Amino acid sequence: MNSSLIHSPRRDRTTAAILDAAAHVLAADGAAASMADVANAAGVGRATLYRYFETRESLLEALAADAVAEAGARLADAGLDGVPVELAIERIVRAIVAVGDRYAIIVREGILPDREDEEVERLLGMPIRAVFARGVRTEVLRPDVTLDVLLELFGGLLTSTIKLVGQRRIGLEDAAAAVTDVFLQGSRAQ
Amino acid sequence: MNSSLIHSPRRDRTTAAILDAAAHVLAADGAAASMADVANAAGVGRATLYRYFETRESLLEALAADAVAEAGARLADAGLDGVPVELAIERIVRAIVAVGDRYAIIVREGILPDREDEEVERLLGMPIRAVFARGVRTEVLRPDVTLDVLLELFGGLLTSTIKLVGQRRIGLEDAAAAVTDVFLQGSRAQ
DNA sequence: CCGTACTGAGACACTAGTGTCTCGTAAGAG
DNA sequence: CTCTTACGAGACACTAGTGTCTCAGTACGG
Repeated sequence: MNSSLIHSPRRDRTTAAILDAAAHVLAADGAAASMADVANAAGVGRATLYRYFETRESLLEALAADAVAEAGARLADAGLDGVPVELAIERIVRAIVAVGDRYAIIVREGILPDREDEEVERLLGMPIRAVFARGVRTEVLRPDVTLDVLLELFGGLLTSTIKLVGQRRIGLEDAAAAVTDVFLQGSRAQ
Repeated sequence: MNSSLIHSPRRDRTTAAILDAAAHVLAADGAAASMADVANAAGVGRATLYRYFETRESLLEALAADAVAEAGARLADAGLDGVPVELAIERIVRAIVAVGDRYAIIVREGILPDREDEEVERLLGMPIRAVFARGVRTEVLRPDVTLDVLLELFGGLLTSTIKLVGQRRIGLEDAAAAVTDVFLQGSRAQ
């Protein structure tokens, strides 16, 4: 029987465990992590890992697709268009940081399988860009820094925040609040 | 004659070229870049590369040491202690971003040769931390976010700025000004 | 309680990168 | 101009990771 088309609960569970472990290991050890490392972390044999993902590349692809889908879903649920820009930005931070490890791997220099780039742009880039563009248009965000540059700086803040949360040096809520505040108000006192 | 102890001008030039090329390649391709890639980028043969650096590890070590030394020297020359915190932060940004590629590699997950960590802390961590601590003490920087967290967020901004400058999407001066401004004042308009 | 299907362990071939060595050649110093 | 020195190219052994395969053991559904 072709089990690759049938999603038994057991198979789904193992798949999820592998993806979780892979995200964790790759976020920690970087691209240096091997398939054996991932298998160990997931508590399965190396052969089983290959039964779930034909190649290392397809594992990374699935990981990226998973991360993009989850982050995208959170953003879509966030109702960004209906709220003030400040609140929208806070929700974006919360959504991305919540995905954490998974997202960090995507950023760590495009492991993205080429066409997956479109998905990133469609599900993540566009909604975020829209909020920022609205911010500039409604004079909530400063107009003297290019939108592109502002987004890149925002991304840098998010990456370091994910790192902090991943190392448990700060909680998710505190982190989201802090980074939103710093990004909007800056680090200057009062 | 033991040429490893004699620093002929030619050897120094080649060493510098290799380190430059290595920094560039590693910053672009990440840790995936091979010794052959570095040799190609430097315009030397692979054998020659090994004549200058016994192992891949020693190349990375030299690269990190070089980056830390240069960034450290720039910070030391910046006279951080004598100027207001805002100006000191701007000078830190300028110093780190100027080192660029080299610095980015250090950050990309400690390739640091263990004891080199001390040097990073002594030459980079301490002076920067001192400025931030002074900022909090003199009520220039917000006290409601941990110094550690603030430093990490600052580092995230620096990393994305280096990326922007490396891709020529913004000039060094504009970048330094923008990131300083955003970090201190935030992204909110006026 | 039985049988099917999945599993972990390990052997295996293959690939890519590392580090070593040699040799003919080119370049720079005196 | 000559002689030394470093160079590039390539062969080489070695290592580590990838992906395939087999096989005995085990969990789980019927």
